[in-house]
Amino acid sequence: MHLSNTEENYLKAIYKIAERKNKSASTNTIANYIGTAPASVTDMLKRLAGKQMINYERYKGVTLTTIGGREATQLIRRHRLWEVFLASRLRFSWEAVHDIAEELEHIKSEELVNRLDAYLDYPKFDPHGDPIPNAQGKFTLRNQMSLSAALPGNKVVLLGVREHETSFLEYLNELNIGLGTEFTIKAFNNFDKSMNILVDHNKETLLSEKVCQILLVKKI
Amino acid sequence: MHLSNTEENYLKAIYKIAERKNKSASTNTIANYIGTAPASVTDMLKRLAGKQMINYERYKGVTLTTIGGREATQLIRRHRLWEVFLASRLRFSWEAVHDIAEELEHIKSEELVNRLDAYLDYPKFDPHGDPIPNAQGKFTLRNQMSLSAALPGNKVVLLGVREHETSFLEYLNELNIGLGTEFTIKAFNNFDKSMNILVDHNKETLLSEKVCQILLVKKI
DNA sequence: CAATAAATTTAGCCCAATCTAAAAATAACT
DNA sequence: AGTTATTTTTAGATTGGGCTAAATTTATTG
Repeated sequence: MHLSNTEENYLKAIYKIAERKNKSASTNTIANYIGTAPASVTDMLKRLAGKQMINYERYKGVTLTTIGGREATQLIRRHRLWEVFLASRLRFSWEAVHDIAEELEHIKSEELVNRLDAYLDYPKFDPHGDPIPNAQGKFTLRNQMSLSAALPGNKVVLLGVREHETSFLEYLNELNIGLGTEFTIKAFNNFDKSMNILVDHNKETLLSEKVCQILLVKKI
Repeated sequence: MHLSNTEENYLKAIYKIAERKNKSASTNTIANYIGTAPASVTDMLKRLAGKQMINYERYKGVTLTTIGGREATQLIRRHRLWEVFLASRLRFSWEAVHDIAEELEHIKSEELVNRLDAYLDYPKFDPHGDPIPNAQGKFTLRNQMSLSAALPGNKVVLLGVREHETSFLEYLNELNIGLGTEFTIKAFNNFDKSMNILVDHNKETLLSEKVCQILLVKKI
């Protein structure tokens, strides 16, 4: 089944919304995610339903069909593999890879993505710590938790971030925090749920509640 | 100036036609090259003229403007760099790289192509022996001639091919002929301008006039 | 539960890129 | 040079993807 880039983007959006909210995606949510008018979404949903990619009923939300879900997973696979390529081979920083991968993910060649996967040594996670589905669409799970759930005294390592926005990633860069960075939680401030952490053993840093929720860590 | 993929393809077509025929490109030639109806070409030419990419006058042919030519050259640069990546890093064979590069060349990021160039060690020629323009659009020239111009007794090395069609490249594969292959011209057959050549020092091969014209070689 | 608010769809329009059929301009030939 | 053939352009239609404004359905709330 041939899908246009736009159609693919809708499938990915529906997948991501469903993943986040853990339910069916609504017209407005999709419109907001993609950045189009709700009316345009309705049009597209009809088209995607016609291609058996989604289950659509007027005024109810939409869910991906089996083949729609497979398409979305493959897109995510391609996106994240290209991100690894851009970061590990072309030395792009983690805040730069997203936009370029957004274009690269639409290159239509099964062979290409599989060879790229092999070339990169079958990476399991992308430069933001998100899992990369394998050729069969299977994601690698791992033990990780939001930094918010860690306790003072814990020593942790950063495994991933739930937010990919450039400005946020640049903020982490300034704090010398990246994937693999280890730090210790010095204090939890109950009134605003912020945390004091110690990176580099020299300077203490304050992380807001919002940032703590975004950071995914593992105790070490 | 933003150009759609389609607009870029037209510019590349005009560039290649002009290069081949060494003159301005006609509506029909472009239509034939791109695979569309002549009427569609006329529409597009108006649009490209509006964007100052081509010099267009009704019923006369078109030529690229300075900026149009620069766009075309950059496209060729991207195309050929991706071909090198696909062949040298992902181990695609030379007949497989063209179609994928045809998609990759439209990824819009100056930074990407320059980093790719550096990653590949600034290659000067692609897997078919075509020169890769550098970031300034400059092509590397080298001494080469059509095999047709070689004489019996000459020992030559294959530097490039003027034809990229899959079936032709697969034919060369069967004959064990690839870039860098060295062979000796045993005989020139005047009646049909075919040549007998010796590859591998064991089996003699007959190449038709057409094939001889396509192969670009250098005496060694 | 009726009224209002919010979400969604329909209707009608636009633009890019294509097409076919017909008209107009240029080229070729007797 | 005049007629025919070829090339190119115009006219009008189509499809994908988008928009706004209005209508409709679902949700919320006094």
